[in-house]
Amino acid sequence: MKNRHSDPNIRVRFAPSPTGVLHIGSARTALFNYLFARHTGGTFILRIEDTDRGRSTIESENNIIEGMKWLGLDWDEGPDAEGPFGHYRQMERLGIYKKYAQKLLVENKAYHCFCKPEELEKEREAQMKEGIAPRYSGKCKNKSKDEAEKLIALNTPHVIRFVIEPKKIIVNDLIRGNVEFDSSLFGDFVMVKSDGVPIFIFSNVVDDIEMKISHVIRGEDHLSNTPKQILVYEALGAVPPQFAHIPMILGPDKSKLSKRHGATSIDDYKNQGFLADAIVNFISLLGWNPGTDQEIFTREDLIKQFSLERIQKSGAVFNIEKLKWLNGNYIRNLKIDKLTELCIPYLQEASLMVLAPSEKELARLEKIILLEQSRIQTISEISGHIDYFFKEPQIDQKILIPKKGNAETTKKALDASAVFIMTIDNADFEANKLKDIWYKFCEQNNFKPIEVLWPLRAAFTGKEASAGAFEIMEILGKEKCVERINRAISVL
RNA sequence: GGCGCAUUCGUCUAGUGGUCAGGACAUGUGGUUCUCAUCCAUAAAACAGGGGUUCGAUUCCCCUAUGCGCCA
Repeated sequence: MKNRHSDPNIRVRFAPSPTGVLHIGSARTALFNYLFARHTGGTFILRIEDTDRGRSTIESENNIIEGMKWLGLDWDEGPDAEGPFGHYRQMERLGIYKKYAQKLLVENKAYHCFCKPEELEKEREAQMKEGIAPRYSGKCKNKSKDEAEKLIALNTPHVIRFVIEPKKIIVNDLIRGNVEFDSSLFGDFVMVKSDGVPIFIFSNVVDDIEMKISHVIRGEDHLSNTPKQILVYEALGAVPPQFAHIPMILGPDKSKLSKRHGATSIDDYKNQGFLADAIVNFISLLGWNPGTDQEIFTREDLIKQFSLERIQKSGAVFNIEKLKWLNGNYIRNLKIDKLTELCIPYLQEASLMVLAPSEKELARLEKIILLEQSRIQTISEISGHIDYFFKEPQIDQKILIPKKGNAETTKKALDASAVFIMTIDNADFEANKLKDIWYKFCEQNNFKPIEVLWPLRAAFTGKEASAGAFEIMEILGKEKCVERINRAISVL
């Protein structure tokens, strides 16, 4: 991409915790960071925040990485593209956090806390009873350094707490404007756990400083953490980055989109036959719009038009119907060989196809899939639409009779058709010619087109809805058509 | 419970101190000499409520309600 690094001062990151698969919400956060970086010519960084050792897995990390690649969100620096800023997995950066924590300890901006969990719990309960907001009393802040060191030497379990300076903090958010917080309500929070691993609020800030992050674009759920982080920046003598808190993606019940709402992982959508471009297009429009009536965007359009200024403030319900519509749109615009290639795994899964198709089969398959290109919204739907080309359909009497028709006329039409079809030259077995031939046939025999064409189509497909009769005939071939017409007659 | 954020058709959203409040999805209807889909046309559908400010507020301010998020 041209101009990729034309603005070295703009550096953004997507910093997922590998505690689960890549889902819609985080994918959009990644996308917005990506679009912002590409739009401005800045740098897009992937950083794995794996400090939750209990829940982080390598599988999740791989899933996130694969998902981002699938969506085409390529990053400039990350775990597999080590840049000038060291490692991009937090567990590989423990030494850095330690250094920063030490600095804060020395400057009395942090202190060791030896309080036992049970004591803290008791304290909390008492505060709750009194109806005040529970927060740490700051008991250990007053311990002398000697005393603290002695306890540490004795291997007493301890955490490191950050000293909250009571004051008004204004978060200047690019999307929400100035948001004011009162830090006296916070209480000294734990920044390093007893196992020496830092918690999110701290490690996240340290990394953003170290990696020279200029803009933090993340979900609104982090807005409440931001004042604490600003205090950390200040304690460390660093200038906070610009913040942009993007609105949540919601489920139909308007709560934060989560597993209980059904499919939320990128994998799920991929498996259901959604296209990466359609998903990117769709999620870009969740909480952002270009201010025009445009609905369909190429990657380049998005990069060109994206701006933080046009990000929404309120949450957006994930509307699968619109995704489907968009996906159908993208499917219709696919080249037929590409679409066919995408369909094959689904046909194999449905046992309609076993081996990879030969060249001849592939040509036939492309013709078949062409019939359905405007009729499917997701790739996975393909099998259910074209199964009758691969196996004999189930034919119900009910389906053979047109909506306003009756059994008698239907039988007459099929009987006549069975005879007539034998007279058609093989060379004329081509959709357009068949159309002329059959319309003539209808006219000569006093059939309304629907009285003949509906039963034929039903006989071929066993379905109430499908592609047109003539296109199907062309692909099925005369012999198969005759066979299926006769079978239909026997059902009537 | 405390703090914070939000509120335009069912959903995604545009928009302005005076607009027929616009578009898209979904829905209804009609058309495209066979169904379905595509495509086209068309209809119905919204400024949470209450106070201000103002000649006038959907738009600016306040309150309430509701929803959501974070902390615990």
